[in-house]
Amino acid sequence: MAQTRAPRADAVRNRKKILTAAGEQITEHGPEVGMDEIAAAAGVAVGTLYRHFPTKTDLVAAVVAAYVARVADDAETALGRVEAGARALDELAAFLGRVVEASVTDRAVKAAAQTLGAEPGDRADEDRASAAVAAIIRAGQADGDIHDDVTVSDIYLLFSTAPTDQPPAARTRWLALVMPGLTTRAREAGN
Amino acid sequence: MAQTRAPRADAVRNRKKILTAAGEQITEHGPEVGMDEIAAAAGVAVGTLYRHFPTKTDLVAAVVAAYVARVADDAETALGRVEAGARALDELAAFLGRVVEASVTDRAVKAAAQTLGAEPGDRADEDRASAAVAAIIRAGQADGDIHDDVTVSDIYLLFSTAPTDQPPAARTRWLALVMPGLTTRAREAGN
DNA sequence: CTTTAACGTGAACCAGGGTTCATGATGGAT
DNA sequence: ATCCATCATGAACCCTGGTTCACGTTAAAG
Repeated sequence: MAQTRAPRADAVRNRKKILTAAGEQITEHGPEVGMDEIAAAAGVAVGTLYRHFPTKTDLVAAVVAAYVARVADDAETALGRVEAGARALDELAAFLGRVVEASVTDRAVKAAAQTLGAEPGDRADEDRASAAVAAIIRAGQADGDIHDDVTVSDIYLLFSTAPTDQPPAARTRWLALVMPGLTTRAREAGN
Repeated sequence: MAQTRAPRADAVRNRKKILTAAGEQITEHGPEVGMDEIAAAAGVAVGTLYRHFPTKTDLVAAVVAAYVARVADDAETALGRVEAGARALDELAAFLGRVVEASVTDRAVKAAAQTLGAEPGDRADEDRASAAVAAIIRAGQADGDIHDDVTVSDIYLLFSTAPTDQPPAARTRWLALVMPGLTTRAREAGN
């Protein structure tokens, strides 16, 4: 196959700036930010956006992919702690808490992706995340902390609905309300 | 004040048709349905939409208001049953189940409302619903079935995020996962 | 240093969809 | 039966926002 020349240094730099700016802008002003605004935030012209991403959908998809990769890393790290002896239920709760927090930075992006019909270009990261979460769940079930019928799709189901447009206190509360559905014991009164 | 003449019969008829069609269309094809399509579904011209609702936002707001009114009625009926001796927790669960079901017919509308910044024209219905739900919760707490710190805003928090884009089985599962957060006892294994 | 392919620029283009308005139809009061 | 205010119609308008493209720039190979 033909040797394609290595990409120019400034192109790489711009691509990063665009991805970052797109994430921030979409998070801040919702999915309906104009390409113009994203370009401005990245300190770049509109045309440059289109050089790197043929379509707005593709740009959003790329942003989502980056987010999914981060989540996958997080999940695998959490799994590592479990394997090192940490309590699975605690790790799961902490992980989910982080997801909810991060999803504030994310919900809008996801919504945009859905609206635009963007497909995750990289299924691999999704699988990584699923595998890690599944392992944590199994560990928790072995401990007798997590309900036996809980699956990864339950997690997805629950957290695809995290209230990202709510203030932090509400998000915390939400997590506290949702967790008992996963565990074998009812929640404590004060929690 | 000046006596405004009573509205014409066909105007009333059309207003109803529009409201119905708008609800259906938005539910079916998402919030981004064109005014043209709504008009077509209602068997009416676009201009007629604008005679009754000065703006798309207003139309959506009206649809939302109608939905809220229905929910309020439902909540009050449920409260009635509780006062007649029904178990509060059961009524709450059933009510929430209905809300989730109905929200399939609604989520899109709500999203549209949010997107367009539509304000609920009628706060009264919202208050009716809140009051009824609050009363049911109190009854359930008196029974010892519902956790003491549960409030109406918890219900909102949880159900403003119901997974409406999921298949029925998933919605049922979701409800089962969420309910334990409200009750004093962990869920049964088989449920 | 020269050359060139990759890259950046931004004004202009275009489609989709909300909104308007001049015109014609109609319900209801006299 | 007549009249008119209310209502319905839908083609045209306009604005927003994604997308393109002809031209100027620049990083890197030789």
